[in-house]
Amino acid sequence: MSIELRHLRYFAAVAEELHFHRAAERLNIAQPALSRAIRSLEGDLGCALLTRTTRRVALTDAGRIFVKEARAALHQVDVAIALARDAADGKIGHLAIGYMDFAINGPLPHILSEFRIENPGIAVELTHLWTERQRTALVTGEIDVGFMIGPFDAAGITTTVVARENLVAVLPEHHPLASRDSLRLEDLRTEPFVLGSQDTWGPFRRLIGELCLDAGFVPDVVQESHSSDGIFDLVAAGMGMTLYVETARHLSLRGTVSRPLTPAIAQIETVAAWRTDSTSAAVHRFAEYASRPPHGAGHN
Amino acid sequence: MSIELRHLRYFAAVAEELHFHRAAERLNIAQPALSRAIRSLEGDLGCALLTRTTRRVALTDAGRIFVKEARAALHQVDVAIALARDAADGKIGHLAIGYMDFAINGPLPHILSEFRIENPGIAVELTHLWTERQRTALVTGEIDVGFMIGPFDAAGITTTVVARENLVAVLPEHHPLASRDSLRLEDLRTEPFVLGSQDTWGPFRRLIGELCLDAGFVPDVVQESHSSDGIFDLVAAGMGMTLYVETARHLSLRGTVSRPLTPAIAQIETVAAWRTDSTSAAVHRFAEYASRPPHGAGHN
DNA sequence: TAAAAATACTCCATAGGTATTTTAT
DNA sequence: ATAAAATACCTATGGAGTATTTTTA
Repeated sequence: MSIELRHLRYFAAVAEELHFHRAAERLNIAQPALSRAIRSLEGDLGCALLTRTTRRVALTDAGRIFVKEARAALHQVDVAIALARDAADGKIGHLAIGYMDFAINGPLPHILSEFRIENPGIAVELTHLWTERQRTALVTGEIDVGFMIGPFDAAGITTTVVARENLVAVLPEHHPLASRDSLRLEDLRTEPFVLGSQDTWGPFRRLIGELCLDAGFVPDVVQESHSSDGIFDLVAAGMGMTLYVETARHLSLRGTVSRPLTPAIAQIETVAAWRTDSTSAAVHRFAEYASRPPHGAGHN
Repeated sequence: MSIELRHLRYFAAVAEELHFHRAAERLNIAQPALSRAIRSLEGDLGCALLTRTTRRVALTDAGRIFVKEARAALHQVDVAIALARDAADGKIGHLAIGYMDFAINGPLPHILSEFRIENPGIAVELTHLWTERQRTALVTGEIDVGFMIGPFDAAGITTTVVARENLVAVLPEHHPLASRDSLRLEDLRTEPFVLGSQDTWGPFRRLIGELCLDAGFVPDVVQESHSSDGIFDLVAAGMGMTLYVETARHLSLRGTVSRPLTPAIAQIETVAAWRTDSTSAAVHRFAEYASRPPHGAGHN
């Protein structure tokens, strides 16, 4: 009835051997079956592909063109099969990753560069999203993996901690407290604070609020910014001080200095998160990299 | 067992509908048959292409890649089918044409230009061959069509006359006989002749030999050349005169003049020839053009 | 006359149909 | 409760095998 790959495979063999018996042998079928299959192919095409006598089998013009194109089709099928298998193995694929500032300034670059070197077939798409936005984006499938402030316990989501960092105070470089090697949170009771905006820095803002409350005060937030850079710029401008993860110590931020908080009152967790039921082998593969213990930053 | 186009067609439908029942409807088969076909495809591939619950059908990464490649394969099969049919219709193909001087100076350019305009899909390959060489080349398949001196009666060969021309005498422009409007063959009895070489101009040489014998003399061949231009150059140089088909009258040949022979003692036939059993639709198509009656030259 | 393709027939594997069950929302 | 995929079972088409005939160089 309709043309199938079998017909193409058979015809390719006949076109190469120009001999039905030998071609049939190569295909591990009997010669009459092959004769019939080719006749049926010609019938479906509505044109002759071969001129045959009992002594000579030759390609017609149509046959010559058809083998060439049929071979291309067979090859394309092989490609499709191979790529599907590679995709299933996670050798090729696509990965949408969301990240927030602590991740991109911390463990993400290292995880990502290792992953990309060892998985060149997987296209990675990075999107900067604040923590809460990532949580919804993960569920909707907008992103496959999110790097966000932990903890994140939700049904159907698996997480792994990629960084656990102490807080530091970031001050204008000429601030009186900058002369001290370390600070207690209580020392900041009367200081003006520059913090991330409530809508985009929610989890971190809440955490700081709780810590300050534990220390017996409500922070006096005089300025807000959506971005880390914005916050640091405001600090450098002397508007106030901020709290940040210690990764900031490694950043060269003109006009600011960072000082550890003693005792280390809290460890900020950055986690990688993905849908537990993800069918994407790329995600599973990436998850391995995210779960490898030493991520460099934050452990010295 | 093995992957067939059916599987690709079915999967493409499911990937588009993301719904087995609707896809099955589109394919005019029942839903269970489709479910089984896709399962079998996944089994052959060794990987899942879809994640299905009774409420949701979604592509896996492998599935996403596989549809794309499978569609390409299906398209390539369509291309193969379409091209085979076009080739069978003679819309595309290849044509090896042999020609000798009388043809290229006569009817061939017109036939060829008409053919090529109306059959842009057929690649024409032209080879300059003398008549006898064309006859063997036709049989061996080296060329598909030959333009040669006729007649050519051989088993399995079909011919059509593309030009029937009178002979003219070609003389050095200052030759005494050049003053006459026409010549009788007998007038050339004592003239030195420049003719094509025996090995490559065999048929024409034999013809001229016979005509001269009828006129009561054996031509005194003082020079030979393999090419028409070579012959004309020798004539222009005053080495002797030659006989040629009247097409030469239309050529601007410096240093020579041509004069009709009266009475017209012979008509030289140029024929197009091809294998009668040729499977090439391009040949059949071309044969029509070669067989169209008025070819311009030689009929005024 | 001998090699090779085509035909005749037989069989069975499997694609596909119908009826039903399972499952997830 | 219901829509939809999976399963069970059955049927029959057609793909493939063996034996034989036809063809042509």
